[in-house]
Amino acid sequence: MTGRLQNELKKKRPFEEMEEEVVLNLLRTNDQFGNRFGRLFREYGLTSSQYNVLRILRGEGKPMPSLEIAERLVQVVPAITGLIDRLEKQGLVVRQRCTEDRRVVYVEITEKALGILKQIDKPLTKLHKRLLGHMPRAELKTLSRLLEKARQSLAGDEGGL
Amino acid sequence: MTGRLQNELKKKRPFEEMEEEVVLNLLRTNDQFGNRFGRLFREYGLTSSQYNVLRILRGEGKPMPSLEIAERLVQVVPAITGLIDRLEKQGLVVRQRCTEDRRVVYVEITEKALGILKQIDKPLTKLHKRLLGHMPRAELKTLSRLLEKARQSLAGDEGGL
DNA sequence: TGCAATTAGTTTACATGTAATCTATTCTCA
DNA sequence: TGAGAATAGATTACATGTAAACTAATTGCA
Repeated sequence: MTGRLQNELKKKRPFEEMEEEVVLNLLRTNDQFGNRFGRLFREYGLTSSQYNVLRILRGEGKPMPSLEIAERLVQVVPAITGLIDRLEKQGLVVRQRCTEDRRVVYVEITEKALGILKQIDKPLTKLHKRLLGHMPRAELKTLSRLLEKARQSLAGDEGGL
Repeated sequence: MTGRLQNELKKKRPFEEMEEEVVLNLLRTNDQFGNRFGRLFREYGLTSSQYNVLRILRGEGKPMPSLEIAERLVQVVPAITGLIDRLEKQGLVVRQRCTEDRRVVYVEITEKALGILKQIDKPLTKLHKRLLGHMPRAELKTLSRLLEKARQSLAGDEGGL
C-alpha cells in the first residue's frame, strides 16, 4: 500500500512529498471507512448524514434549531433543509416552529428514530472494532492526537478563505 | 473541575470510545482539508474529483481506459462517466474508442488541461504547506503510517461487506 | 462452433455537498 | 420609531457518490 501511494507521487522535495502523502492517506482512509459505515447505516434505511443528524439529536436530548444541527455536522447551511425534509418524511423527526422567534425551526427526534438508533448501536460498535480493533490503544491515541493537531492550522478560521 | 479521576470512572468502555474518537477525527479532518482543496481547485474552474482525474492522467503520461481511472480514484464505476463527460465538455480531455477492443474508451488529457494543472501546482504546494507545515516531519511520517495501518483492516476486502 | 459468463461503459434514480440568492423575522441604533 | 443590518431557513442550480439495471463487445469452454 505504501509503495503504491508513493508511486503516484511526483518526486519533488521530501518534505512536500510527506505532506502530500498525509493528505492522500487521509482521503483514502476516510473514503474506505466512510463506505463501510455508509453500508451499515443503509441496512437500517439511513444515510450517513441522516444517521449523524439523529445521533446529534439523541445526544442533545431535546429539540434543536436546524442551524445548530448543521453547525455540529460541519456542513454548510443549505444542505440541512433537504436532510431534515427527508427525515421528516420518514417520520424520524418532527419540525416545530418556535413561538418566540418565528424564524427558528426546532427539530425533534421521534421514538421511531430512537428505536432505530438503538438497533444500530451494537453493530456500529462492532464495526468500529473491526476497522480499528487491530490497533493498540496507544496508537489510536496517537492517531487521534495527530489528526487534531493537523486541524490546528485551520483553527479559528473555519469560514475564511 | 470535578476531576480527572471521576472522568475516568465515568468512562464506560474506554477502548470503544477511543475508536469512535479516531473515526470522528478522521471525518472532521478530511472534511475541513477537503473544503480547502476544493476551494483552491474551484478557482481554476475544477472540482476536486476533476482535478484528481486530470492529475492521474498527467501522471500516467498516456491515454487511459475509463475504468482504470475510476479504480485509482477509489470511486465506484457509474460516477466516472459523468465526470469524464464534463471534462470533455470543458475541453480538458478527449475520448477515443479503442479499435481492438471496442468496449474500451480511452481518455486522453489535453494541452489545455496540462496548462491548468501547471498553474495549480504551486498554489497547491503552498496549501499543503499551510495545512501541514506546522507539523514536524516525524509527526507527518507517524500520521501517514498510522493511517495506512488503520486501513489494513480492509486489505484485500475492498468490495466485500 | 455457439452460447453463457465476463467485461467496459452507460443510464437512471436518489441523497448529498456547495454556492448563490431569496424570504421572513428580529435586532440595532441613530 | 423606522430603516438598514443581521439571522434563520428555504430555494435553485450544479457536481458528485451510490446502487441497480442495461447495452455492447469479448471470452471461455463444452
